[in-house]
Amino acid sequence: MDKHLFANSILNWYAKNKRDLPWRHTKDPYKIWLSEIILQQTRVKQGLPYYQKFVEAYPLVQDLAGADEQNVLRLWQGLGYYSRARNLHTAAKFVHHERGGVFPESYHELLKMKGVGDYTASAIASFAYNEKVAVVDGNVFRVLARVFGVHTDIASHKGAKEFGALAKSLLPDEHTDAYNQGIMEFGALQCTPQKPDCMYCPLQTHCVAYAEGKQKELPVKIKKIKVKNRYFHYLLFFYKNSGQTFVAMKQRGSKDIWGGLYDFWLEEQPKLLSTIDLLDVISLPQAQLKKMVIGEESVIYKHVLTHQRIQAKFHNIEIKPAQKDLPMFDKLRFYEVDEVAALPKPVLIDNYLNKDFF
DNA sequence: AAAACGGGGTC
DNA sequence: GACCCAGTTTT
Repeated sequence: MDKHLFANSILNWYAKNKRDLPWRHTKDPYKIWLSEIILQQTRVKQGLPYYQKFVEAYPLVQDLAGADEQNVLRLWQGLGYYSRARNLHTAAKFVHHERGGVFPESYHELLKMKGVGDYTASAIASFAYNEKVAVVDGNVFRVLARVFGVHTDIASHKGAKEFGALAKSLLPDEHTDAYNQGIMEFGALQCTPQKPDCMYCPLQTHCVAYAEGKQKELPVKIKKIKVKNRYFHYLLFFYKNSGQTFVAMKQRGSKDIWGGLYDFWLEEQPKLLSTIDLLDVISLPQAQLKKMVIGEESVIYKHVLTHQRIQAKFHNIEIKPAQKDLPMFDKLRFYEVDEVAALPKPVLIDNYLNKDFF
């Protein structure tokens, strides 16, 4: 299929069908970067409110650079892949402190920002600076695989190289920014993963997948996700003092899920345990435990992630105010209820707090 | 080259 | 339940 015909079809389709999205009304590389990071592995509908919140809270890259990580993560809460938020903050500080607030202005410079990979660098370079680079995201993989009948696994390095080269070869000489936006939008709205709208597709007569009835087979994506079952037992140590309630929480490390977010005392076990069995298995100072009031266990919370199926039980354990300084609480801090609300927390934790605890 | 990393929408 | 989303980083 002719290169110019393909690009013109995309451009014409895009002019007629594009959605009105806020980041399409700006050339500010900072805002475009914000939108791109938010939209990684995230649907527009889910990311849109977060984009609004971030632009409002941090209108300039300097504002984001000067923010506390905790506030950045709190604003990101619920979006998932929290390393994106931490990297976003790191990159903002990089731009502010190492580059004097001057945003990177080319594909290669953009690539130096934490959290900015090949796709995102291309997208910002194209949309903000009109650099002649091709974007290859999940939509582009799909559109190219179908229209040109490419069966290479898109999850492989070979696939990345092949599709990257194909995308580059198709790039028009003019309006590459609109073209890049267009091919992604085309994938998102017309050439959808399931039930693509081939009946009214401008590329129908040129599409290999349509001709061969292989829309469902393409793109080829060989992936083996093995889902891990995990069993979380959360202990919510709390005390009351002069009408206020304080809860013990800790910040999670960056090795596991929910890096940087706050949760409670966590006992992970190979299976779900009753309260009795749990207290038997874990190494809590029995003498201290006897002075505490172990509440009833919660219902089982099921939390499904892409690679994990978590089942969680929560136990409220009321302690005396004086016990908060016990060595066993070294790794935790007691937060007043209003402070807890301001902490970034996994959705699972937030759900529990809102439904069962308060 | 493969694994890890969230949460929500759709069929 | 399976798929997948404007992917990147770590192992």
